[in-house]
Amino acid sequence: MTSAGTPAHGTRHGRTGRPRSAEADRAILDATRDALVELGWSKLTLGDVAARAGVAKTTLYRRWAGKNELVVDAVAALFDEHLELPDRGGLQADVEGVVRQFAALLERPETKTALMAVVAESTRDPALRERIRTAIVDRQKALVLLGRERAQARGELPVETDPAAAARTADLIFDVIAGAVVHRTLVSAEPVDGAWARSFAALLVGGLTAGA
Amino acid sequence: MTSAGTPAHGTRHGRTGRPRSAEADRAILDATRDALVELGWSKLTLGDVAARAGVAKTTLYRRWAGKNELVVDAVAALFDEHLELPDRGGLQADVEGVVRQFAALLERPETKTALMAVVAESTRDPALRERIRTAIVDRQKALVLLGRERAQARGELPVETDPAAAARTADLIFDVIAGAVVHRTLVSAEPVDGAWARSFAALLVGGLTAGA
DNA sequence: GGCTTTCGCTACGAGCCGTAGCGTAACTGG
DNA sequence: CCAGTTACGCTACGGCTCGTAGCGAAAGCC
Repeated sequence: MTSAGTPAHGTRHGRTGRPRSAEADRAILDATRDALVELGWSKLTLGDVAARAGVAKTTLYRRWAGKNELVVDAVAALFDEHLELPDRGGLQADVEGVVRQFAALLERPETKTALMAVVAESTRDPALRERIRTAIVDRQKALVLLGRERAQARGELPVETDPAAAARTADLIFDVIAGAVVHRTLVSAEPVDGAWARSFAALLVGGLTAGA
Repeated sequence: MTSAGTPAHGTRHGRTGRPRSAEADRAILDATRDALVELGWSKLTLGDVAARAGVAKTTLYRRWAGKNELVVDAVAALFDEHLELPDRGGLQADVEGVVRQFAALLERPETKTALMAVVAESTRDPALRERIRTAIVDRQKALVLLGRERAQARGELPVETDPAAAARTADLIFDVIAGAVVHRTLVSAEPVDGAWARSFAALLVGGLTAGA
């Protein structure tokens, strides 16, 4: 819904006039991902994207405010397609699964070069940060919340009664999981293999169940 | 040593001729940090930095290959000045301390906008990644190694006999700590306050001591 | 058929990049 | 002290990207 074509604000079509080509949206986002793979974030230009998409540069500017917004949407589509949380039967296995899924996304050259770049930009652009949050971050966080519910249903995690405290804990877990995977992949530049995912999941689950 | 003025490779001065002005190095790096604060990463231009530093643009290009390298050095100097690990008497307190120190660095507008930007660039530039590693990452990792040694001396952590396994564990801890702080600060865009640092440290220490 | 909006196209000023070329300044070795 | 070497400030330049404007044509709604 949110990620796919939908341009900047709320898609203020008046209901009259020539409608925007949905195929152009698709072509532009595809071209953006291709350009990210070939050129990387810094050398990607909107003129090049337009040419790849077979679309006039002006068309691109009518839908997206700039490079940042375009790339967020292009990358968010990948998160939509590849993030899910099948029940693997236990908390540690669920953590391992989500870690490997997220890592697989980050190993892609498109996301590798783009994700941290737009996050860096978002530190000076609240609107962009909000766009990243709704298009990418909230989807990831939903997996954390789902995983916790399951773990609580299994009796692996205690149920926190105070909703504020529960929210803080969920945020903490989210930052630890996502942060560790991002740091491992982009800063340490080491692959997230099975052994690492297992060690990390064991560490996290151990920490979560130690206090209880 | 590494971070301060020293330009790109090994500073190939022949021993003759006019020496490079050390003051110019300082002025350029200061100007770079100022420009980062005022303009942010994306709007920072080398021409502007040169003007601020009172230096010709050509001088700047003689010492640094480009924006990426310059900013890495400018930011690395901050890490040199503000990262240390006083013995706080216990593992959890040590973790809390390093978390708050790193968070304080990341709250600065210079580092906030610059650090992830150069990391994003480094995904397509091995030389840049190496520069980041030696100038920033290795310094952080040294704190982790020191903290572990102390904890082992106190008997809070087991001594791993296999050196390869010990290295893997240290890397894991490092990615978890640094990653969580970065993610909290830049992606979630929430402050690392005392409560968060305490919760995180408790989670990590709990996980590290759970298996033993 | 008239109204509205999007489309592709071309063209443009503006800004930044990275380099070249020059004359001058600073330091070293003979 | 002088010749050699290197860094410096300054100016100028071609090349690229940006983001916008203006046009006629196309594609829908009433």
